Amino acid sequence: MGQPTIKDVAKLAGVSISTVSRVMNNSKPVSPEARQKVLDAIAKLDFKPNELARSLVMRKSNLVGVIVEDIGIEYMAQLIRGIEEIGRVYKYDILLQSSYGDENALNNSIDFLATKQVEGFIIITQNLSDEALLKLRETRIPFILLDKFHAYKNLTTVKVDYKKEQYNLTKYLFSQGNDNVLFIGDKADNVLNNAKIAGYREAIEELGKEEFIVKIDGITSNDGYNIGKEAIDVCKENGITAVSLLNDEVAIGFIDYCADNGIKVPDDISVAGFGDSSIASIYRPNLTTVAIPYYDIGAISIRALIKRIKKEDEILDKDWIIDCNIVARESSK
Amino acid sequence: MGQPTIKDVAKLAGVSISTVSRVMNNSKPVSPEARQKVLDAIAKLDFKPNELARSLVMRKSNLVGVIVEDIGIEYMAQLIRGIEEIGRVYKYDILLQSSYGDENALNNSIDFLATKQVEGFIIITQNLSDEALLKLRETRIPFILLDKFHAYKNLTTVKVDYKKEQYNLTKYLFSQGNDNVLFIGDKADNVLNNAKIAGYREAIEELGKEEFIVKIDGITSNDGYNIGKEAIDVCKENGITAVSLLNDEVAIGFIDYCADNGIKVPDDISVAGFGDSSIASIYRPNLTTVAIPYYDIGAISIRALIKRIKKEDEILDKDWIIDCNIVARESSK
DNA sequence: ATGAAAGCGCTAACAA
DNA sequence: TTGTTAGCGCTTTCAT
Repeated sequence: MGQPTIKDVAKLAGVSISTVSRVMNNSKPVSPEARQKVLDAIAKLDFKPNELARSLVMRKSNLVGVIVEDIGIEYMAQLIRGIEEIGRVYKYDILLQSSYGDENALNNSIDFLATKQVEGFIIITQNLSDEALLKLRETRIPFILLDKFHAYKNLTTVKVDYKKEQYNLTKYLFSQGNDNVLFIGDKADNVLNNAKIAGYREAIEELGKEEFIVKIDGITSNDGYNIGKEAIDVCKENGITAVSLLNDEVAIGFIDYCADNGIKVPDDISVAGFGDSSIASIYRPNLTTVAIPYYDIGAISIRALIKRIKKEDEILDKDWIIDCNIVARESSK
Repeated sequence: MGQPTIKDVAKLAGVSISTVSRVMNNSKPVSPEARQKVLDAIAKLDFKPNELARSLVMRKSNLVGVIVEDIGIEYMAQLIRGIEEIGRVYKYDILLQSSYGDENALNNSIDFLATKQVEGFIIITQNLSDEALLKLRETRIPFILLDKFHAYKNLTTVKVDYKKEQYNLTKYLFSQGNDNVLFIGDKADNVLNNAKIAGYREAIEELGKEEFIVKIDGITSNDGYNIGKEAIDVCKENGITAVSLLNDEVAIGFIDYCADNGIKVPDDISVAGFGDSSIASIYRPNLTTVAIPYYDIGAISIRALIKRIKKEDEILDKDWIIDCNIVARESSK
């Protein structure tokens, strides 16, 4: 004998299994005496309903599949926190899979999770191929895409308006008294980067300032260090006193370059990152940056997904745009 | 009509559902013709077996429950990576829950996951109460505990021998030419901290050196900064040239204090952390530390758990001790 | 080699 | 208010 089943409870309580089921689910009236007998039997046997069986008959697994590119990436972990915590409120549990950027692994995960009868997917990835998107659609299981670069049409999602955030950040830097602001963006032609450049440009144009953009070929702190010379040269030639970089890691590399070359941050030059990764508040100088509320994005995503599962998804007929906050710290003034 | 079922396949292929099942599982011989018809039907319908139904009848969910204190904590995310990736090799999927250190949430998670018929648990937490342990045992579901501080008897696990690692690190610092090494430990009386102190002491005694220990009341970088004065005073008075701190964050705070007070790391003093968190390799100076192979711990844990599930667990009659590596970087010489 | 039938643990008509 | 019964989608005897 393994775990006690509803039959064992029924036998011990001297009622039928339907009555036990009714007590458990409060689905139909049960006489107080019968209810008490059932409750006693449940307690005595320490009975726990088998959710697998329940899911099977109710055609409802209360499971959502979360496929994450790499849980080791800080912001993805933050997203999962929000998903998990809010999902639980709605009695949904998370089935977690990682794809490590491998298209094949992603496809397998989708299939696998579909066989587990997940009611929805949340896909957390830097980028998603059209093929994968197609595959996802074929399952006919609702999904939410949380990637950084996607620009698909007809696909509602929860996201950050990077253009607006970069616009705000740029204006903030000017408002601090900087006469010129350099933006260091990505050489890659992706939606994320283009949005930030557009936001920077909008602020520049609005203020009637001159545009200075340097493009970098990578997004690590090393890349930030390596762009240092070129960026500093541009700054010196043009009286630039503030540099806004595409992310925190690159910004930190850039600050390192400055430190190695006698340039004081923020005294000689103000520096801003983007993202508010954990290192931004530990590094010295602490980094001025834009805090992306990943937890909230995760939370809203799972709520939206569940609404969609329940077919109440008028609410997600448009994208959710999440506002970020500028976090002013030591690296800028 | 929702998803196609085995019945639909059987009908289309003109065979019984038993035959379809046999083809899918290769459980019994099937004639080549029948097999082909079934395969064709499966392909045509894009049929995917319902794992819920399968789990129910086979009494095997292929699910392990992972309860993590907080997925936002870097090392926990690393553990999950290992668990997830290796679990998948064995066809196990992860049902993820977070407890956020709340005993009640933990209990609920255990119950909840049990109803989902998980075959095993992996509990990742800083510390686990005796009550929770009892609760876990009552489920009669195999589990592995991955906490930092536990010292339960009769509980095999996968862990780091902190005493040995601190011993090795201390000896390493001496081998680099340091005459005296200060250890900065935790005021708290916990297994983890006591083990590190014991390791430090063993090295000290073995080398016939003098013991210097400063205790700190917290484990953040701020705490490391705040202990700076006291630690530096001890160093100056006793000709200490190397400081080994309980973790990377504290070490970085301490280095900050040094930087603010004209003490050069590593020229004036060598500093070592513990853990090899991501910041250790980004911070300047890069931090010498002990790399704990969390991914491997996760990987070995899930393997051990699966063996135990399959009752092949002679292999885990004792603890698994995972070796760490000293990562020598710029902060020490 | 194949199909009919029982049953995994549960819910939900349907009767009574 | 209650019990009986028929499934949910699948695996696995047991016959044939």
